[in-house]
Amino acid sequence: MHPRYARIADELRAAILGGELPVGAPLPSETVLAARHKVARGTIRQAVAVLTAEGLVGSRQGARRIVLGRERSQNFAVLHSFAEWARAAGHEVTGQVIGQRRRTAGAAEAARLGLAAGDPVLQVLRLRRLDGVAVLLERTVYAGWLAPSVERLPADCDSVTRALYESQGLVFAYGEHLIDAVAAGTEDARLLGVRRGGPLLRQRRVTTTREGRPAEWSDDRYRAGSVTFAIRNAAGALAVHPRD
Amino acid sequence: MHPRYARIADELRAAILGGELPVGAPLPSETVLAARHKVARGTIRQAVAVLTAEGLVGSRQGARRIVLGRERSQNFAVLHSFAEWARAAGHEVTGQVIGQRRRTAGAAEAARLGLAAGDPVLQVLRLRRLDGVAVLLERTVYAGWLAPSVERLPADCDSVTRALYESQGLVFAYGEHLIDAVAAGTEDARLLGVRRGGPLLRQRRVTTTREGRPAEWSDDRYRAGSVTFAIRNAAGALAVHPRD
DNA sequence: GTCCCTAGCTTGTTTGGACAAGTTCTGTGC
DNA sequence: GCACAGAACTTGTCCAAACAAGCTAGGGAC
Repeated sequence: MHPRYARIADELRAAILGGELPVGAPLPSETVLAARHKVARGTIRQAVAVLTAEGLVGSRQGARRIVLGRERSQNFAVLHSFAEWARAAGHEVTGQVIGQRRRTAGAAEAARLGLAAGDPVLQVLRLRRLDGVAVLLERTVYAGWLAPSVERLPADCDSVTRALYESQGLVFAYGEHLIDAVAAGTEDARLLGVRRGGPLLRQRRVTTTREGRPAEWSDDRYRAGSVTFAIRNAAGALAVHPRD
Repeated sequence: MHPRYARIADELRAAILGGELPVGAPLPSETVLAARHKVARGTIRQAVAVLTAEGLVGSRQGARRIVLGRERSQNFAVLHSFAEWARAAGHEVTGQVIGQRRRTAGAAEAARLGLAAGDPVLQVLRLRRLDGVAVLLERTVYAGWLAPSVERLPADCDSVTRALYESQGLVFAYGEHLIDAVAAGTEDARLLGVRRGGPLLRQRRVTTTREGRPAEWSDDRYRAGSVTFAIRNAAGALAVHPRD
């Protein structure tokens, strides 16, 4: 059973997404919502904090909260799984391991994965297609303790994230991402079917388990025009502290 | 004066950034922190919520909170003000308006800015340099009601965000961003000094005021290799997702 | 020695109250 | 008609308490 505040958040979100609360409209005040749901004001505040973090509503002290948009930026679960995002968007997604080998970590990798240089890691090169078109080239390095689980996966596994969750109970909870643009190298160009030197969107990321243990370090290159990252920054606590 | 929880958050952040609480180390428990600062547990929870949103610490019910990383992602600042991010990073930043003209909004622009097609807007083309090197080309469309304020700005204004805040009290509080890679067009290549067809990092963004009123719509193109977006997604903080 | 199970600790959820800080609207005085 | 003071409302901060849910280490059974 979800906690009370989450259910209230779901209800409010549905009202916004369904157009009942149109963009620009004020939300009912906390007092009103508290009375309506028969909960304390603190619980309502937790519920609207969820919506604020999703960028759906904005707030200013003293004024009523306002609906900012109807498009909810997906929570980070989707970010880690290309496959799940694609499926949710109605695309057919396939994956193929091009190469895979064990080796020892270099100094930079070791630092990112919280290992010592020379520790064993598993390097995987994976090509992913969206509706049959090659779209994403992943160069992933898994920490040694994950290697056996990854090696057991079939070469055409669609969603690695999901597979590891189901087989190991592993949840990739926190991530750090670096996004920039690079020119396609020879291998990139050949596998993604683009011109060498052409634009690619690069996403480098570290994923860690819920305990804060780094699990994988990946360099993902997207074919230009195939994928866009959408970021909505509304962050409640982060955003609105005026500078002094 | 900052609120109590913000000061406690600052103190904890400093301890993490300063290495006093190394990566992987557990935070003191809420009870201990509450006693140490002589505040209620709820206040401590607000403080650590800030750090969680910044991706510095992780938490699981039942276990102590753990330090996840030492780098605070620039996310919010970067996305909103190129100038302020650059200055904070120790770079010298300059800007130059290349062209500026009033016109009427097309259908797509109007939709993004919450206007009707044909409403007046102000289009500005601006080139920005980092330590003297051309790095960013901004094509910005301002809603008509902002045009007078923007036109009053000097052509070499460094930080438009700050200038509009100081002259108008305008705060760009919420934003939505689309990030992808594109090939440099002729104009892009000439102004940024790169090869035509080469990789550029494109950031398209809508910025709205605190009231949820869209203020500007911009297509920013960064020279590859000059800038990287760093995003850290912790639960409930900043959400990112790829889409088409 | 090994395994399991529980006691105690830690974080998560919720209540209800109080005051501070900021906004909005109303009405009065000019 | 307009400007300004204030009342009423709304969100932000903080407190003290209770119980639920989940984790960890240590002790007892085998």
